[in-house]
Amino acid sequence: MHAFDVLGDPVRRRILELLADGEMTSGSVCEVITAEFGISQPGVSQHLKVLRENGFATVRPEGTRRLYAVNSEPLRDVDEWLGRFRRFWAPRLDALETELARGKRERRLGRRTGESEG
Amino acid sequence: MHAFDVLGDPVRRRILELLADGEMTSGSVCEVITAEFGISQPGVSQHLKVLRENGFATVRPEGTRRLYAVNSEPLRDVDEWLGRFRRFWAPRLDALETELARGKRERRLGRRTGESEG
DNA sequence: CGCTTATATAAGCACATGCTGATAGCTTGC
DNA sequence: GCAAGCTATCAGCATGTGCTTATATAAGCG
Repeated sequence: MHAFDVLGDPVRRRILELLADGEMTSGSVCEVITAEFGISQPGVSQHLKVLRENGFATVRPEGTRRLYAVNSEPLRDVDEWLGRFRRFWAPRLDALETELARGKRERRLGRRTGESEG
Repeated sequence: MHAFDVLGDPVRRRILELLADGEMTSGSVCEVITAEFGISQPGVSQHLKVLRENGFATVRPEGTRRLYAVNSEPLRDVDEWLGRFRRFWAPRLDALETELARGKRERRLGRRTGESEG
């Protein structure tokens, strides 16, 4: 499943928004989503599965709960794809942003050497 | 149809990539897409329709041809949604980018006063 | 072990989406 | 007007995706 297909679903986008503020249990996500979208617990769980299996979220068990967190790599890929079009709305900043992107990419690759993740 | 749904289709993403290099006729787009994806002319035309109706592309008739071009507004919206997550892969540049985004937004709103679109 | 809570999976149904072949609508040129 | 070329639309079919209910798995607790 392509990154854009994953983001194509409003429920999954909302879940990512929630996770952007920090780790959440499946149950907490479920509370919000069932309230906002009126879908069932299995429905939410299936969306979490899609996010997991496509690398948008990571899980960490804690007792009987499961803590979900954002994994940003696929989002970064989407951002890079968008980069091709960024000049349409930021023509003057194009050069600067190219530089920023280059810096990002270098840090991203260099990160494996032991820097901490924000 | 939400912007992310539009971008969820690989054919539509490819068409946007083509249009990013400049205006193209429906026929030229069709040539590339049918070659790369093996779908028919009506199939391509339907994708162009989706891009049109959701504001990702504009059309300009020229004789019997139709010239398509990128319209970046929906892409910009996608970019802004992604902004929420950008701190995950660019923590240090967060503040700077927030500034850049603010500047962009102001120019974007001010553009209606008569500036040209890139 | 049996009960409860938290979460995931399974089976089945409904609907949306994308594809194709056929065809319609314009525009140009004779 | 008629034929040809380019593009769009239509009708119908197939497949994928998301939802629901029911159930399985796993941990905590008595």
